[in-house]
Amino acid sequence: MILAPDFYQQPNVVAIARKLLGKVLITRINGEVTAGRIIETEAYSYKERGCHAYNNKQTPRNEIMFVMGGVAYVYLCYGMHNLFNIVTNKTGKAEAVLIRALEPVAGQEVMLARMNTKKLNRITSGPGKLTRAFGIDRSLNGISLLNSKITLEDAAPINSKKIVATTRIGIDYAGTDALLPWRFYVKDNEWVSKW
DNA sequence: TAGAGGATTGAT
DNA sequence: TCAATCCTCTAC
Repeated sequence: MILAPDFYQQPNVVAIARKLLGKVLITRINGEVTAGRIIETEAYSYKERGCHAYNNKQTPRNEIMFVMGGVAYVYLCYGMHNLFNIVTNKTGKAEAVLIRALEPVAGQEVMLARMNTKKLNRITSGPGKLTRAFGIDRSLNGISLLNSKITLEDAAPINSKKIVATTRIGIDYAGTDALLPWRFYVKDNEWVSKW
């Protein structure tokens, strides 16, 4: 069952980031289907410095964060990696959840071809890698997650004992906001990013 | 319009 | 530890 719009439109992006663990992301790009369970997420809000939309700063790049929750925010990072976020909350409340790691469920051979490798090992363990494996790029920025190209399927929640909350990665410039425990991952799962 | 830097990754 | 690589934002 596809996650309903009201799931994304809740006001607490941190709670959504936690609930997204275990859900299944499905992409259908150029007729090729890939699917994966969400293993790792990070929450971002206009209220804190780690966010592109901090202090409600709106730019051409991040304007999609300001629309109604339930769409994709895809942007280029470090000149070479597409990062995939799920926009949450209501119009004007810029919040989003970065998807950092997936566990492949279907379409593994498509992923291997896209990654130009033969080993399934850790090919979706990281925000830049999973977008490549799933065929997500900036042309999908702003697309609805109810659209057939990208959808999210509901699934049983992860046991709360298996969920680890910790600090986000790569946002040292955010000062004390970098210390917020807004990164969530499934404990002991081999697909979590980094080592 | 120039310059700095980034929600990363993989090789050294 | 460091380079790859290019888009975005800020300041001039």
